[in-house]
Amino acid sequence: MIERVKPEKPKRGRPRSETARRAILAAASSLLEEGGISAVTMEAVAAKAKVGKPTIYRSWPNARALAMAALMAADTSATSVRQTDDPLADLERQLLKVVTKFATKHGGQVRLMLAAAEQDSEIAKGFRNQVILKSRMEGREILLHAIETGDIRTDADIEIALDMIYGPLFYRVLIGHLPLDEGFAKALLTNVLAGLAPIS
Amino acid sequence: MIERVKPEKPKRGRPRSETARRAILAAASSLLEEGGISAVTMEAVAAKAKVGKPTIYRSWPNARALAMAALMAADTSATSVRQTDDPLADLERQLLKVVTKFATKHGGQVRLMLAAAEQDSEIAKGFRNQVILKSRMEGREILLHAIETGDIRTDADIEIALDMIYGPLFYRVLIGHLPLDEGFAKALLTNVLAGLAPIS
Amino acid sequence: MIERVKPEKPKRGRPRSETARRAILAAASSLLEEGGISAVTMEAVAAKAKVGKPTIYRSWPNARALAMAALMAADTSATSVRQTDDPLADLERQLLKVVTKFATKHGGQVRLMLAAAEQDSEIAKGFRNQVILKSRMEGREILLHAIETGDIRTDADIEIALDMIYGPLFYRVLIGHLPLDEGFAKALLTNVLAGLAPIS
Amino acid sequence: MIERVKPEKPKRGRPRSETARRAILAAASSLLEEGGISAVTMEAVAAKAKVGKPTIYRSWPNARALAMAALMAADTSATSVRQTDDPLADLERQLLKVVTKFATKHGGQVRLMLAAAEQDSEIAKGFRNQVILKSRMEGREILLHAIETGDIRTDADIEIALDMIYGPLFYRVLIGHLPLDEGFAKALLTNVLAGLAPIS
DNA sequence: ATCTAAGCGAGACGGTACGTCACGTCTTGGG
DNA sequence: CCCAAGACGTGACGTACCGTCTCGCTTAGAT
Repeated sequence: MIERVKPEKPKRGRPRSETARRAILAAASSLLEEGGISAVTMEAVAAKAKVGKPTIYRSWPNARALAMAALMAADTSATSVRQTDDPLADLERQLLKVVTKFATKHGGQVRLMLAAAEQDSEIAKGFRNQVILKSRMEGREILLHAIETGDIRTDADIEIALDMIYGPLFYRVLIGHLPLDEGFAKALLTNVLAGLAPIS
Repeated sequence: MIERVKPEKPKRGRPRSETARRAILAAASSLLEEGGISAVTMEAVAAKAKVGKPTIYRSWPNARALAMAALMAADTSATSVRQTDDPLADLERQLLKVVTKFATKHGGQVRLMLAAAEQDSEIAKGFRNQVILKSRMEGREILLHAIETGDIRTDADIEIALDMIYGPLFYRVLIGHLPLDEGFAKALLTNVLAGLAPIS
Repeated sequence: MIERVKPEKPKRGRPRSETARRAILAAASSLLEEGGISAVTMEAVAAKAKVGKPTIYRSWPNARALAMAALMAADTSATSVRQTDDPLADLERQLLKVVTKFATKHGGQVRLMLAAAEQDSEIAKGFRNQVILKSRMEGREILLHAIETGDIRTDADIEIALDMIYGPLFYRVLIGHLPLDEGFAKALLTNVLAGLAPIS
Repeated sequence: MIERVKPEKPKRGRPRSETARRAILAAASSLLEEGGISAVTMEAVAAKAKVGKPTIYRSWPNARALAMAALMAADTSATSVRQTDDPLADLERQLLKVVTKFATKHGGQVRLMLAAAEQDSEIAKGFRNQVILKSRMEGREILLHAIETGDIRTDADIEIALDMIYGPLFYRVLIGHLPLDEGFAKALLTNVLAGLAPIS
């Protein structure tokens, strides 16, 4: 998890205010949208959320962590797709959803966020797992299903296939050398699947 | 370019000190290595390089730009490979060089740098072009050569192929979910080339 | 009084814990000794006394008041002296007792405390009456007795005499420009009494 | 002195701004007058003087020191009196000036300041020397002159006499048990000088 | 050979945000 | 109804850097 945890079980004293928590995340999200990660300062969040700074520090250790938490909280929009009997169609639908999500300004925020973290911090790991790798994990499920249904080769290297699908996608999000659009997603998928097709 | 330029031709007055310039980049590089991008503060660089802050500002507009310049200056190690009659072998050699380069701590610094930039700033573009896209551009040369030699299909979508090669690579550098090694590079290349082979 | 009073008579509910009261004063005293008045924070006292902050606030309105109360509680050592037939000797004995008391670190604490009060607050008045003026009041009793016994002039201005005795004493405690010792006390008394002697 | 000093002689770099210095002291003085010592916060001073906080910290180590400096700066009104051939009259004039000065709100500020200091800090010493002991030192000059002119005994203990004059004065300023006025000053002086008169 | 514009180091400037501390109040569950 | 615990909003603390601005001193091309 991103937020701090209190290890002891017997919860004594006044409990943390859920209202404050929500106000903080909302303020952080709003600032993130307006001015990017550098606008998510503790001072600004505290002022906007009408909350004391220590209240924020009680739950998040610093501004970057809070910004990530806000981004993740705003990211509840699941990318998950319903699995059908046609895994290849499932995969395409999922990929298009991911592309749609990152093609917007959300993509820019993700880029800003990625390197801001302390590198290998617990916070950063959580962020990567939830925001970056969630789609990859879903993809793995679909590919495994495709092996069962016989839509792709049984000896395919799933991990490399996944990197070949989601890697180029984030490559374009991060570097921006070429646009991230539906056409790209489809062409990418076609190329990857060509190498995974069962020997007819 | 990263460094500021003085447009006027008649260079009067004392010229800028090359010694100072080198000392600044060296100090910035050293700080970058020790404490990451957040350690590259103007104050620290000025102190370490025994240089006045305005001297730094005369050449770089802010700390991020300086950090990038330092990283790029340290990055003189060309990835370029000699082109032979066997473009596919050329490509593999180039890819292995890139992997070697980014598998070290250099990769971590690149990650840190990527999102620190102002996004679309001149500085960030230069960085992306030189550090991230240089390898991709070299790859394009090789693939175009391979089309001429008939090693890959003439109707192959080069751009997507390039993203499929270099995208997964940076994906692993940035996210770190799986290791970036020689085996991965070879398997990746094999898979990509499988889809590009001419119809025999 | 320093502590708050609860006006209503019908004492309902759980009575205040005398244990807590003592623990609080003890903790405050200890902190006062260790780090001066600025160390007597509500947080520290509550933590040290294993007491909730509201419990302290129930009895003292703020940290200064508590510090003063602690200092006064520790100050139970009466300065009072037995009155004999020789008032001048009584006065000297009393003065020496006062000097002894304030020459120790207690003097420093008193100095710290004096100006910390809100000026004219009830708390500060009580402190001044008990800690600073108690000795002066005792001195007045002795001087009045001395008038009766004929040891000093009947038309002497007692108040000014008292200020001339106890004023210099606190002057040295507070400013510390010269030491506060037995010799000083005796010389002071000699000089003052010289002006109060009956016309022989 | 109260303000920090830079020991090295060759003053390099931009010199400290005298304008800023004056603005800070003026703001501090103003706040001191309005709300007492607790109103002299670094934040408020910085805001009022339109100055950055670090600029204040460059010259004064904390808020108390600044408040003292402000009080001392406002205290340029010399108490010194012209010395004449009649030292006793000089002394009375000086004492009345001191009484006038401390009978006003200035007295209250001095009280507040006295104990606020860290005790034995360099700052506090300077404050005591300039604000509290300056009058005492002037008094010493006058008394020494009086010995020369034969107005007081040659074997008088000057230090104790001084404490008997200025001690009661500050006693009343600090404790406030009795008013500090002209009548008190005259009566006090009369009593003290009675014991210092040369044996006629 | 002098003038003079520009760069040099140093460091103070007005700011912004940091992360911490203590304040005095409020809100829990337990006795 | 008091107790301990502890979260709350507030606000000042002292620090770190920011990017700009003098300082007095080179330095070297133009006069």
